Amino acid sequence: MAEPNKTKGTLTIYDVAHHAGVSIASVSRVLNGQGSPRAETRERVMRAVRELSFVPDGAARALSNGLKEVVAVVFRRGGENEFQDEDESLLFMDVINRGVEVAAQRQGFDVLISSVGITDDNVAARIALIAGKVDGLILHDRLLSAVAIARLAGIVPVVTLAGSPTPSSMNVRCDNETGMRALVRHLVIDHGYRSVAYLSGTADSPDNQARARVFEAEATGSGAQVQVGPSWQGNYNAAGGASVITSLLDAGAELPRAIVCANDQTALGVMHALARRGIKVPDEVAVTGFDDVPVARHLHPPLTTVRQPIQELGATAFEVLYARISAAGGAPEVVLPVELIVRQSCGCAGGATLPRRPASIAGHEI
Amino acid sequence: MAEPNKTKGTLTIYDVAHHAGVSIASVSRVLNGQGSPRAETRERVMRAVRELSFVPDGAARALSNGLKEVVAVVFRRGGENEFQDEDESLLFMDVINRGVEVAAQRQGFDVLISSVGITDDNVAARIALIAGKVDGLILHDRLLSAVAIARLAGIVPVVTLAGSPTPSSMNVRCDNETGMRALVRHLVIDHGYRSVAYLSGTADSPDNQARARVFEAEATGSGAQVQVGPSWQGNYNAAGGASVITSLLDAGAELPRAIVCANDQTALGVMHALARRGIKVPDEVAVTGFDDVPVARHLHPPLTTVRQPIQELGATAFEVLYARISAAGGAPEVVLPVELIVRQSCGCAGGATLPRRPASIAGHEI
DNA sequence: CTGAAAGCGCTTACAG
DNA sequence: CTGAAAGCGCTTACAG
Repeated sequence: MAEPNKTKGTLTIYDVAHHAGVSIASVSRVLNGQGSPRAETRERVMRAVRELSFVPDGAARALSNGLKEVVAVVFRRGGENEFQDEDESLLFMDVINRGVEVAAQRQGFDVLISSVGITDDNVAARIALIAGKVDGLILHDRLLSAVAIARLAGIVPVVTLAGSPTPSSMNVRCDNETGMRALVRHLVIDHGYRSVAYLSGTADSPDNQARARVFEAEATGSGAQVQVGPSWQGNYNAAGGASVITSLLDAGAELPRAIVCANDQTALGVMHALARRGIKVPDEVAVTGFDDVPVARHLHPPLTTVRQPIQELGATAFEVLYARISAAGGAPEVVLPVELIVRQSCGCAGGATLPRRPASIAGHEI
Repeated sequence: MAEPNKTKGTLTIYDVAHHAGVSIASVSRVLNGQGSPRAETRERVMRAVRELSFVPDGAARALSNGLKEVVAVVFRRGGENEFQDEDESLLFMDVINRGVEVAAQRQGFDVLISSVGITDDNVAARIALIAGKVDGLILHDRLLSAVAIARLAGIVPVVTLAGSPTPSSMNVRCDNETGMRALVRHLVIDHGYRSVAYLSGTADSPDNQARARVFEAEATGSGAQVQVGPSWQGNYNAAGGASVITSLLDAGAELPRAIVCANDQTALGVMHALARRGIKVPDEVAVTGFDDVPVARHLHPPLTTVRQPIQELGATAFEVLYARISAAGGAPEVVLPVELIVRQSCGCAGGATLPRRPASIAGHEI
C-alpha cells in the first residue's frame, strides 16, 4: 500500500525480491520449485508475486535456461482458389497442428505456427529466423529442399511431415501404401470395376507420389484398365478436382468407372463437377477420397476414403521432436497406420461393406 | 576451411565476429541493417554468416530489444463429443487463428497458439506463463473472468474476441445484432413462419447471449410465436443440436416451423437428427445456422446462415493488438459487419431468395 | 537455507 | 565507420 503504482517499465524479479525482502535467487527458486526454501521465504515470495502480479519474462528464462519450451510448425498457405477457404490447408493442416499443440501441452511446451505463401521468396531465410525462436521445428511437406532442411537441422532438431528422414532430420508419415492398396482392391476386386483413374494431388507431394505409385501397381496388377497422365493432374484442392473433370468432359472423354482422388478435397470437387453435369455417383462413376476429413461423411453420397490419423500425425511429430530436444532420442522415421473407411461413394449401400470383408486394415490385414 | 566443425554448443554472434574478423557490434549491425557499415565489412559478415549457417537467438534478441515479435492466441479446446473432431472449436477457431497468423506475418510477427481444456484448472496461471513469452495476447471468449483479464492486461496488451472491452483490454466481435435481425425477418416476414425457436449455444457465450436476445425481441416483435427455454439449450456443437431435437421428439413435443440455430455446427446436428426421424428440411421444418463455415454449403439442403468474416475477425484482432504494442494506439472495440446468406434450408428454392430482397445487410440495410 | 555474482546471446549508446 | 562495454531479466553453481 506504500508502493505507488509503478506501472512504468516492466516488473522484474528484482521488484519481487525487493518487495519480499529476499534475494532474486530466492525468488527464482521458489518460482521454479528448486532447492528447499524455508516455508516463510516461500510465503513471502508468493505473496509478493501475487500482489505485484509478477510474470517472469520468457525470453530471459529461455536465454538463461537454454530452453524456450516452444516448437514451431511451418506449413504452406494455399493459394487462393474458387472454393476460397476450403483448400487442403485449412482442413488438413489445422488438424495436424492441433495434434502438435495437444501433445506439446503435455510437456509444457507451446507451439508457434507460421505459414509461408507459395509465392513467398526466401522461404529458407524466413524459416531460419523462426528456428532462432524455438527449440525444434516441425515442417510440413514441400517447404524446403533436402539441402535446406539439412542446414536447418544443424541449428535445431527438425522433423518433417510426409517426407523422408535425412541423416540429420526425422520424419513422420502415414502408411499410404497399405491404405491405397486396400482401396484399390476394394474397387477392383470387391466391386469389380474394370476401369479406374487416379486424380493426383500436387505433383511434388511425397504423399501423392506414393499413392500414385501404389495405385498404378495395384490396379494394373489386378487387371484393371488404368487412366493416368497430365489430364488427371489435380492439386489437392476442390477446384483442381472439379476442373479436371470439367476439362475431361468438355473434351468428350469417357470417364472411368471409378475415380480415386488423391485426397478428400479433390473428391469433393469431383463430386461437385459430376453433379453439375448430372452424372450420378456412385451409379455411373464411383469416387473415393483419402484423409477422411470431417466433411467426408456429410457429402452426398458419403465419401469412401482412407482415414489417416491426422491429429495423431501431429502429436507424433511433436513427440519425436521432443525426444530429440530433451535427450538424444527420437526415431528417425515413424509410419502411422491408416484405415479404409467404406461409405457409399464407392458403390456400397447404406454404409455397409458390399462383400464381407474387414474394413480395417490397420496393420493386420496383408 | 581451417575451422573444424564446431557442432558442439550453439553458434553465437561471437563466432561470427571471430570468423569475419570484426566486432560483434558490426555483426549485429549488418544483420539488422543498422548504421552504414562499409561494403567490405558487410561482405565479410555476410560470408561468415553464410559459411557458419548462423541464426541469431530469438530469446537473446527479445531480451535485448524488449520485443519478442510474437503474439499468443489462446482458445478453448472442446470436450470430446459424439462428432469427435467436429466441434465448434475445430471449424471456427482454426479460421480465426489463421486470420491472426496471416495478419501477424505482415508485420513480421509470429503467433503462439495455446488451447486450454474446459476441465483444466488454474487457467489464469497457465495464460500468465504464456503472457511472459509474448508481446500481446488474443483471448477467445469464455476463457477468463473480467478480473483475470484485467490482471493480464497489466502485463501485456490484451484483445478479447467476442467479449466486451474493459478499461484495460480491447475487444473485436461481429455484428450479431444486425445479422440475427435480418435472419429472423427473412423467416418470419419473407417466409411467413409463425412459430420459431432458437436453439442456443453455450449459455455463457457472449455471442450466444446477443443472438438469443435479438432473436426473441425480433420474433416476438413480428408477432411470431417463440419457443425458448431449457429444452432448447444447446452447446454450439453438432451433438448438442442433435440431442435437443431428439429429446424434444421423444417427449412428443411439436416442433416449430423454423429452428434458428446458434451456429452452423448446431444446425448440422439438428439436420442430422431431423433426417434420422424422417422429418423434411425445409418442407416440414426450416433450419438456419450462423457463421457460414465451409461445410455449410455442402449440407443437404444447403444451409441458410449468417456469414461472419471469421478470418478477418482474427486479422483484425491482431491489427488492433499490434497498434497497441507498437504505439499507444488500438481502438478499444471494433465490430465487424456480417451478411445474411440465403440458401435452401430456410425454404428458399435453388439458392435464390424467395422475395426480392437484398441478401446483404453489411451495414447498409436497416 | 540463502545471497552475491557470473553468464546466457544479443543490441545499442558512447567513444574513438 | 567501428569496437569496448553495459545492460536486457533470468538461473544456477559457489560460498557462506
